[in-house]
Amino acid sequence: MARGRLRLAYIVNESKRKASYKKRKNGLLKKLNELTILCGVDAAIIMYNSFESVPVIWPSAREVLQRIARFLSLPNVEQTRRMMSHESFVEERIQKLNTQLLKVKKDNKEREMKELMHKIFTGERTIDSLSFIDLKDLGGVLKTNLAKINGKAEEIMMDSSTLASSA
Amino acid sequence: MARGRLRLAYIVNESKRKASYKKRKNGLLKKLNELTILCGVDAAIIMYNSFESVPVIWPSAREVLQRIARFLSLPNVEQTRRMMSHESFVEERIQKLNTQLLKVKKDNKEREMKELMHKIFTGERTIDSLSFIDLKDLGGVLKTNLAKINGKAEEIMMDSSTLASSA
DNA sequence: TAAGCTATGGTTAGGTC
DNA sequence: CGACCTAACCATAGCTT
Repeated sequence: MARGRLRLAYIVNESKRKASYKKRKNGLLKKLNELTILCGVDAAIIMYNSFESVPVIWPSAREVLQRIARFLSLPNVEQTRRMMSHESFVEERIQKLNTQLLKVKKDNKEREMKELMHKIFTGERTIDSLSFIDLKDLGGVLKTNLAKINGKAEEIMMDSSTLASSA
Repeated sequence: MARGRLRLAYIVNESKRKASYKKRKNGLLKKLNELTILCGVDAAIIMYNSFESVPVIWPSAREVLQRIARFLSLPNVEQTRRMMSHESFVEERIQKLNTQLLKVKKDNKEREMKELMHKIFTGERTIDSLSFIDLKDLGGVLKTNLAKINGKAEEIMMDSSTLASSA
């Protein structure tokens, strides 16, 4: 994350991977600790890795086992129903990223259209030179802005009538 | 954590606690996902909370159970020996914070002493006005600086002798 | 190898709608 | 609520020592 964006892929260089692991393990346990304290959450984590012969178990094996037992005591169907699988987690992330992407694209389009409008006002471009798609998008932007302006106007009208009636 | 430092204590306000939980749960799972990919770590997490009827299980119940089974197959003594308990985690954190605290205190003392030295040079204070403790600390700072100066001097000597021999 | 620094990017509390 | 924003805080990759 620092100095250049994170590239989410296996770190091949062993010493770098180990260094990253140590830092991130600490960070993760810190965050987990914060979460349990701040939000009253019961949590348990196990981490196996090739660097430490000791698997990291948190908060303690006894408590972890208790939580597992609690889960295992549920009927099998419930176990399946009740869990957030890795797959659904990944799907959720993808969904979230797609939403972000859409938003960025929409923002870009809007910026583009504003620029176009500006050029038309300054005479740098004429409406005749626009493609059908651009015209449609531009129409959308104008419509949105008009709605905003109308909304604002109504607000002002309301304000002045309130003032008038209270006076 | 934003807008005001994190106060590590149970969030009493329910809606705030829930909001914090949702954000932090996402952040934690994202970090755990990153860790497993970046460092090739096998990890599993379970989180029970009062907001969701569904406990969060990651990456998937089957894999979590496999990892648990792997742990349970160890002899009892090994289970205890091999885990990083909550207590040792907390101790480690306290140790780390203490180290940081010591460093900050040391930095502060050093800054204070430098200021004192400056005042003595400018005549704003005299050596006679110092307490025994301050004199001792000031002596320490002077000694450290002297060592640095000597080190630097030696370096320069080495450099010039190298130059001389190579010329 | 490990410990410490710091520029950067990521996370999130509190706010708005 | 829940989705979104943004100021502040935090985590950490690449470095140096």
